[in-house]
Amino acid sequence: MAKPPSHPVTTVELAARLGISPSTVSIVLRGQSERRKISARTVERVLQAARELNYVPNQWARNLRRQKSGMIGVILASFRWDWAQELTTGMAEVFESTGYTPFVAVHAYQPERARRELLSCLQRRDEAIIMVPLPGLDDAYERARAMGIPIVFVADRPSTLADAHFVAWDSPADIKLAVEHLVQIGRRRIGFVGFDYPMPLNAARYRAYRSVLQRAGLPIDPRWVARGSMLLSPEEIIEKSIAQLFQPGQPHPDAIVVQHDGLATLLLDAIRTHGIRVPDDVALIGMGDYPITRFAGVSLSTVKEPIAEIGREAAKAALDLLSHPTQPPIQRLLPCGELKIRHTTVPGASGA
Amino acid sequence: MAKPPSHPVTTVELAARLGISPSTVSIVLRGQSERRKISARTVERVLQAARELNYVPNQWARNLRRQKSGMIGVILASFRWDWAQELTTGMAEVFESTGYTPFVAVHAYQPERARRELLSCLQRRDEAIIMVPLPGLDDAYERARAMGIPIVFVADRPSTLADAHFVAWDSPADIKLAVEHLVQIGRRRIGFVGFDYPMPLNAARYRAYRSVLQRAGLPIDPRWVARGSMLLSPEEIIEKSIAQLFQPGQPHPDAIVVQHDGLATLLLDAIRTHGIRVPDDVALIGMGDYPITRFAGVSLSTVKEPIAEIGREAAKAALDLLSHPTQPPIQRLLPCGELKIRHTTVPGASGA
DNA sequence: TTGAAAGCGCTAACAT
DNA sequence: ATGTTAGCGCTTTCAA
Repeated sequence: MAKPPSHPVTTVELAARLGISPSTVSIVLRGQSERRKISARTVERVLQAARELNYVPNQWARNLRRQKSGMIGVILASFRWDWAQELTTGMAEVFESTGYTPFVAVHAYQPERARRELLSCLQRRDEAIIMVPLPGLDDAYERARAMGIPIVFVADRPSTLADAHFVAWDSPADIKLAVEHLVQIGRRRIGFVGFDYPMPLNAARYRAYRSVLQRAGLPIDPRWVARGSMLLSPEEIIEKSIAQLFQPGQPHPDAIVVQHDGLATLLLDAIRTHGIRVPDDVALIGMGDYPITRFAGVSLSTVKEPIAEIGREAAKAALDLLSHPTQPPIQRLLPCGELKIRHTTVPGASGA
Repeated sequence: MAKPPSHPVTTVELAARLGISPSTVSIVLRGQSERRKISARTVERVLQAARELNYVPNQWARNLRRQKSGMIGVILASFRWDWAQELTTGMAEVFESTGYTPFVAVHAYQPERARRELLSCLQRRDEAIIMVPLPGLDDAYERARAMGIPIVFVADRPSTLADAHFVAWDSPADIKLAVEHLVQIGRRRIGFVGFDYPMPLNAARYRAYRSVLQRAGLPIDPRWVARGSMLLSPEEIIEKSIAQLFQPGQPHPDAIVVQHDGLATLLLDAIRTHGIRVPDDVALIGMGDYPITRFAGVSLSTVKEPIAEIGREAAKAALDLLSHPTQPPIQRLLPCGELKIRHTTVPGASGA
């Protein structure tokens, strides 16, 4: 067992040991020996020594000198419900061949934490940032902009920045599919459960829900709309929603659209626990088509969110902004349009 | 809207602008002004200028100079099934107050990717690494050791390193609980579905499974044991397992223990799709108590894995190794002992 | 109470 | 085909 040396080997040490200059070592170690015509013998000696002494290049020094980090900061909301899994898989496909490395962190819906993570990205001089926005971080966004570090927002975008770059699912269009499905299966008291925060897509989703009801001539009862603060945990939101939507002695909704499948599965579970039958008493439709929804025991109706594609497109947008820093805002709203009818709305549904 | 400057502001520029020396600026910006007795006026001017010019310290330069990064590399298998969510939440609790930042990446069970991520940690001079081990990476582990960067393995440990640091759940002890439960509810043809890879805990789990059967005088039929390569996707493993365990015309197991709840939920779903009743035809018990198992529609019996605690303890171990680099191996096997009896083994179970 | 100077490890322009 | 040199941005003595 080799005993750990006091410190990792440097190019200077390698050079000294071989009696050559550090630059030659640097050239060889970066694979430039061909272009710079380093003799085969020297190349061999350098590689040999590097292997023997376990040389590992120092990224800080390299970044400092080259004035670029090759890192892309990625700040997500959480690792729950496999959303991060699908998104990062999509991103990885794009980044793989580019030499850029994503650096993933989560803000857990806490503004302070998000601000801290964002600052970390800036301090590390990440070349671009991909993030799930949170309200109240305008100062932090502004700092990034002032440093010339582009931010690509995913899932939604800050309502305060009209020219923000973003890649998101056109969920307002697809929530229409969801609500129309509920109307079509004969539901008339259609409720809404979700988050309440001031961002364009979130607002648009709620508007879309209302507009479908309006056009269908169905009532929009505030008692059937439960929108909780993002600062609450999903569990808390569900608890409050249940308390509000199913007040004893009050007519409860006969169908509910839920902001995303994570919430929807929690709601489904809570509803069943309360002895309310799904879909007999109340039909349930989520959004996202998260993996969990497909399980036979869950079989949650939903609309598909192209998560991996959002990841790919966000990654592409980031790369694009790196090669063309000054360009009009990249604002992509990905359509999807895949309604997944399962047991929580139609008992016998195939669930594809 | 401020136009982005060509490059971020440096301490030298700040100093030049204020007509003072960079060292004074540095002292103030690191909050050392008290100790170093910088005049209140100077302090104020520096902070003011930093704010105005949007100064953000350059982490590379700082790290390079101080010879420490404050970063802990974390390499997990994937972001699926909320395992990463719980683990990183546990770690964050410990790291929060320390100034260390975890840097999360995943290897997706691909040795090449794991090697690459590990090398990234070394190049970044992460001060410690916490990782889910993968077989065949001994060379990479050795490089870390040679550089004096401690690795804390989680979930299992490389069988080749007797003195590796690790924090894991004592799953072999708890798989006994699972199998004994199956025996107790009268099952006699108890199968096993999991991964096949050469690591101590994985081997011990399988041995524990066998030993319970042996002691109960039950048969151990190789046709009922399906252990797939880690290189296969969970979906592939399940597909192969089903094909093997439920061969037409052959007696199939009447109960199955599954390596972890992610696999188990997939298996549960596949089994139901094949028209096999759970638990009537076959009982199912997983391991981990992942969030998904608790849903009414899934209600998977399982044994609890203290994931957040593994995260906390691994983080503590890493910090411990940073303050006391030379010490006997930290090898923690966390007991848990919580059997969760739900519907996939006992139809009426409460499922707590 | 502040400044000058050196240097962390690496790279790239410019010499030879 | 290889070496010299300067410097990326910051921190830390040491000196004033």
